Amino acid sequence: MLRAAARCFNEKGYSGSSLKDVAAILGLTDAALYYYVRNKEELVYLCYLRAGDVGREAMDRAIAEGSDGLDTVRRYLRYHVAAMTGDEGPLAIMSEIPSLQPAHRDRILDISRRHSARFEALLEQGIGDGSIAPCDVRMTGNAIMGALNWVPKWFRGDADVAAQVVAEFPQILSAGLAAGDRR
Amino acid sequence: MLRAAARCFNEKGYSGSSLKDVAAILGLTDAALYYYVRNKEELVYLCYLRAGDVGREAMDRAIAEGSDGLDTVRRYLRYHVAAMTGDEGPLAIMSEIPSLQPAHRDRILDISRRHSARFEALLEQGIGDGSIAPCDVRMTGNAIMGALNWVPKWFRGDADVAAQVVAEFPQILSAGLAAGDRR
DNA sequence: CCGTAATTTTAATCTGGATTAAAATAATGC
DNA sequence: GCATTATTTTAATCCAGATTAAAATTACGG
Repeated sequence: MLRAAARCFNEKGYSGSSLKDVAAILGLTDAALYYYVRNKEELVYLCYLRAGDVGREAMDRAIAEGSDGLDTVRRYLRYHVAAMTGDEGPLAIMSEIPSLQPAHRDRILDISRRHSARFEALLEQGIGDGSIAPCDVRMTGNAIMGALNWVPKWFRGDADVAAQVVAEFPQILSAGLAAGDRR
Repeated sequence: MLRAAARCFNEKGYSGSSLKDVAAILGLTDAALYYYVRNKEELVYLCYLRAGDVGREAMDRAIAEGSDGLDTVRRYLRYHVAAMTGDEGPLAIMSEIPSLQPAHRDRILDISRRHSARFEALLEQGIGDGSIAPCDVRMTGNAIMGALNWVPKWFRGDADVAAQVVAEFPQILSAGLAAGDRR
């Protein structure tokens, strides 16, 4: 259900997606969705929560398996992008956070900030261990997370493209980070 | 008006922005907006059109002034990011393209695709003239444009941050491109 | 000043999709 | 089979926010 909703929201936009559209994907009636969620707002919230979970899991796994900072960053990118273009996908783009109810909005913003902070910490770690060239971690984080968050905008479930994305994207995004590049 | 609307849409989300909100920024009543636009959909369309124009102007100027491919890419990034964080900003994030009426949607998609194609052409040019290391231009384009498109998500009009963004962002995004990097 | 056009407001209406309640159907344990 | 619970549908409502029409105000050329 959350995958269906995420697909709808990403493809048709939030306002363009009626609950009927989401239900149709599942072979249900719009009213049936109310058995699972209180309302549309909660559906969005759950989609965002799931997206947050997937991101966090990618981060956890990367940290558990990574060697130095750069390696961990690359793993994280690979795991996250693999999840969003693979079976877990699509993940909802969080473009409607502000229209969530305050409690939900605060929760999502908190998760989101925490995730960014963890990513920036990876960059710091890499700078510390010499695997990543010194940089403004805030800006660099914004740049990389932005590119990542944008993926669902242009990726549309094609398995061939998915393989390509997983193979190339982490490399592209981290290409500028490596210490020792001359520039 | 379009700047006010863009600000609303970016900050409150599309569905969270009523015409009353947009009008309030301008010190007007919601109904007054109908003197200038046919409806809310058209307002969004005009915001997107403006965002497209600003991007195109940045691209035009970069091409006119740039030397090799890499230099042109960097100039484009600088001009575009300067525009979106400066007086021209904010520019609307195009997250609701699918809910535009067909004619408008097609127009925006066309503009958007054309812009991406021009950016990819810059990458090709750079690869050709040796300033950019060979790469998958489609993926690289997606990555960089994604990071760029995401800027209005986290940037909130602070002039100090704006200066920093203009100074650092183009560098960060193009750091991985330069030919001759060892990796 | 006056007349005309431009702009804005007031005060309704209108409406698409969200939401709800009750009834119908399917699943499950005994 | 039967009772109970889980799920879905049918058939209404409901309502925030978009939209409209008419009236009021403002700007401006002569």
